[in-house]
Amino acid sequence: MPRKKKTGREPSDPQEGEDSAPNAKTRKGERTRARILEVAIDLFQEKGFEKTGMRDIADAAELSLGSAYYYFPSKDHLVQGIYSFAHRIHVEALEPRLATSKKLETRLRALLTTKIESAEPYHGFSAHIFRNAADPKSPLNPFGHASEEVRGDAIALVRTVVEGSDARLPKDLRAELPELLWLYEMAVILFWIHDESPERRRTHRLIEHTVKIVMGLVSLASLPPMRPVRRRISKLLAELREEEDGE
Amino acid sequence: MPRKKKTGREPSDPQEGEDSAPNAKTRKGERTRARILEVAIDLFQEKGFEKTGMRDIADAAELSLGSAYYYFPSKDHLVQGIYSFAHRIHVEALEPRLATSKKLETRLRALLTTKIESAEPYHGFSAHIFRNAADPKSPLNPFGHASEEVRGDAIALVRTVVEGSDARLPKDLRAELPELLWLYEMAVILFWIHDESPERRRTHRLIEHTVKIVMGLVSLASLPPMRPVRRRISKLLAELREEEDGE
DNA sequence: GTCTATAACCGGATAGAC
DNA sequence: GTCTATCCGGTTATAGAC
Repeated sequence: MPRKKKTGREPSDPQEGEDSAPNAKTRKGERTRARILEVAIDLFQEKGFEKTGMRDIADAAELSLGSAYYYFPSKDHLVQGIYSFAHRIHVEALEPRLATSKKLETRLRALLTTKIESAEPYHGFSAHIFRNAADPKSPLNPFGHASEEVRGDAIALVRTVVEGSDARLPKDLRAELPELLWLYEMAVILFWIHDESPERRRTHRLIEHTVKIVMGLVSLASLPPMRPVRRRISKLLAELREEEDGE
Repeated sequence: MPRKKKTGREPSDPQEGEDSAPNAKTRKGERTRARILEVAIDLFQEKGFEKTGMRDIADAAELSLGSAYYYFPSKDHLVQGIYSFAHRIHVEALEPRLATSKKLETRLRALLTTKIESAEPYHGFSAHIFRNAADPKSPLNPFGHASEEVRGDAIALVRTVVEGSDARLPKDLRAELPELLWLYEMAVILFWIHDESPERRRTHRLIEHTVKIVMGLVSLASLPPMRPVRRRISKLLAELREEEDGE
């Protein structure tokens, strides 16, 4: 039973409730669910996502196939479980770094670097988390309803980054920025997924470049004469939200 | 044999060669390949992507399952066939509109509106074309090697839009712009996929807003003092390309 | 070599008994 | 909440016809 990169952390850690699984009530159910998640992560790392069947996962968790499906109605839902687990790790990695600086640029860089560093153990199969980004019907789609909670958490984290900074920003921009920066974060993650360079150097360099560019745009947009532009962007975001509600 | 929205066009239209299929030589092979593509589009429209099995497609094309797989090694490859077919339609829809204006903004808007309008018949299952955007290993990934040709064609089309315009742009920006605007186009398409509003009004409004914003950014970036920013963006794109080659 | 066909495989998902 | 048995559809192997 070889285990490669271990996360050094159990998916079962009692955190504030967040899973809307069929159980989420019984003590034992929680344990079982966590165990499945745990062995799934290990197996995906060992053999890859495709090569790991639901049967393998069920076997490793010492459960029948049917039982595994009781906890996770699809392989994709299992992936979503890993996704929200990864988010918790991210928060824990980021918080101490946020405590050290009030500079927006530093905080934004910390958000991104901790994200890709904490997600490193899952890089091999993380594509499958994102594979569904484009599919409106997928329960995993980060833009859709089913992952509202996860997305909400991610945006809330970006909000912490913005609000805790000493950047002087116009109110309207400050309100919209978290959502905009979240989109930027998604783009960086998309790049990271494709990045096979040693130590993800290219993604790190991408972050260096784009953080500067983004900060430049933010300063620019903060200028009083740019108010009409900001209004346009606000309308745009309202549009995007309206879109989501329509579905 | 009900056929819903018809495209009014045969995928078999003799166009310049572009398919790297196992055949691409014999007259009959081409016809068969085109027929499969045709019935696949019809079936996807009628019953949806998931509900249409490879067996259904083979039956409708009056072919055995194995034969269908001879022409398209996977269902995803079939989708890619539709994708490049859709691109040809787009080019045909765009060209006359480009002839009417030399203004970059107008041309860019035309690029986007003709794209979503010509792709409208495929909206229902277009998510599956994009589903793979995030997966580096997928043959369909628009950022990856396998779709180099298709992506190259799409970027070339954007280049036509830029080069044929009378916009006064610094040389460096002019060179990079097609790739940047292609990324922008991808983002618009991603939004369109999620858009279920009548007549895709929200996507149209999104285009209105963002074309203005993008044009503003282009004007801004064209200013002489912005040269360092442009250099940064050039480095960024070089980074992105390097990334692709590394894989 | 180009093309077609049949049969089997394999893994995600489901049904329903206990 | 757990199991067994089964389905279903993408994919593959392979044999042979034009």
